[in-house]
Amino acid sequence: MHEEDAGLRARLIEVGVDLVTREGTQSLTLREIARRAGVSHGAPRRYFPTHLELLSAIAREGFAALGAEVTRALGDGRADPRAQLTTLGRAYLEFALANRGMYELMFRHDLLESDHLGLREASLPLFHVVVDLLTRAGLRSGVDPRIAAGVLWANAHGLAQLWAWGSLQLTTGSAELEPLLRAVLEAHLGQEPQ
Amino acid sequence: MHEEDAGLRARLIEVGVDLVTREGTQSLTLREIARRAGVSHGAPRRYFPTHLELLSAIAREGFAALGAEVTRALGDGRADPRAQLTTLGRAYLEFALANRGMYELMFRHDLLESDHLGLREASLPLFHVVVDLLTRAGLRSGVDPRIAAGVLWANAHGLAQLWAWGSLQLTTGSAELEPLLRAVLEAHLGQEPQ
DNA sequence: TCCGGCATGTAGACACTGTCTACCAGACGC
DNA sequence: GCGTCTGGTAGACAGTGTCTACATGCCGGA
Repeated sequence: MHEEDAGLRARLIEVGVDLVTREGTQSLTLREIARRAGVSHGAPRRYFPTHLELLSAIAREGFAALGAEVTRALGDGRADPRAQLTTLGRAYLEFALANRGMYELMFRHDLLESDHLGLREASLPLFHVVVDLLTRAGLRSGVDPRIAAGVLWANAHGLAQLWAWGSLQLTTGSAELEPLLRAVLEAHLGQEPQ
Repeated sequence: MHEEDAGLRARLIEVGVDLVTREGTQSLTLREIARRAGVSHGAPRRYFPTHLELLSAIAREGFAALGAEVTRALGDGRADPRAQLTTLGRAYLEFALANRGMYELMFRHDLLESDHLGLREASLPLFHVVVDLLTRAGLRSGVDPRIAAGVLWANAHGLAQLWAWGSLQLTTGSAELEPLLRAVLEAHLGQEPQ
């Protein structure tokens, strides 16, 4: 009742987002998306010349959703930077683990037209937020905040990936994410005052 | 002149390792491996019932190579723990970046028989080395060394991945890996004394 | 020496994929 | 009414992983 005639291009993306969140990247074949959209397998070609471009459009939707989720979690941004970084990290990891298929797609650069469509740049605004929060939270002198933000982002990314795979659960023995998240933030921000 | 008659099973793995390091995971099709091994596309089935199992065997070779590289770098292990962790981190990242295809394969769990063949466990010995070095390097009291090791590993893993993709180069603006590596170690081990 | 089994690889079918090309129905301006 | 163009269909093609039927050669026992 809501995707009536929204244009095939939009419906293909919508179907793809639904499919990847529900069944994972394996099901994201061109023909399967076309089938679920109720069109022939050649139809998507009018809007997406290649399979990769359709997947890139779906992934871009994922980056948008992640950005929305993070800004929603950050709220008005009046909390102190350290608390905001905690919220941001939690929101990031929760998104990755709640939408594993989509998160995997977003970083499967072999499935995406990474260079041509500026998909890597899709995570830039989020990155700038981290840089800003880190500088306001205070860094040791002589530390480039972009380096620190990159390392922190890499830590969250690796954590999400290893956790989704079950490796961390295997090695640390813990079944909870919270202590890991706390350890990440303490490592990069120094120990909590108080 | 050296892989004469080494048994098809071994040769398939060898060809696969060569192929993935030279051309990446995309070229690791069952039929291509068989072609390069000089056999028909049905032959591998005698030794690997499914494509995933062949890929898993190739990935296991990668874990072995990574382990060998790391232990070689660590040497006799007489340096202090912090220096050893630095060498370990450097060796890990250098391996990941020198063998991108293989490293990607090792963590593409959708291509591997992750549960059935204990492939996740292949990284366990390396993980235990990190736990040991971290405890000897000294941690703040109340910190589970396994948690700390997991977080550190996640950081290295995420760094390798984002760097291989070019995202970090894009965000941090730097074209060198060294400051990132130093930042990682300083974050997790505290600032260098002296 | 022959012979039955067994291991090992071949060849072809099947369903599936992404891409490409020829076609076709319908709307729209003139 | 007619040409044109947009948006979708249908089928071909090469490639993939899996499965099955078949050939071939080797080895142990009579």
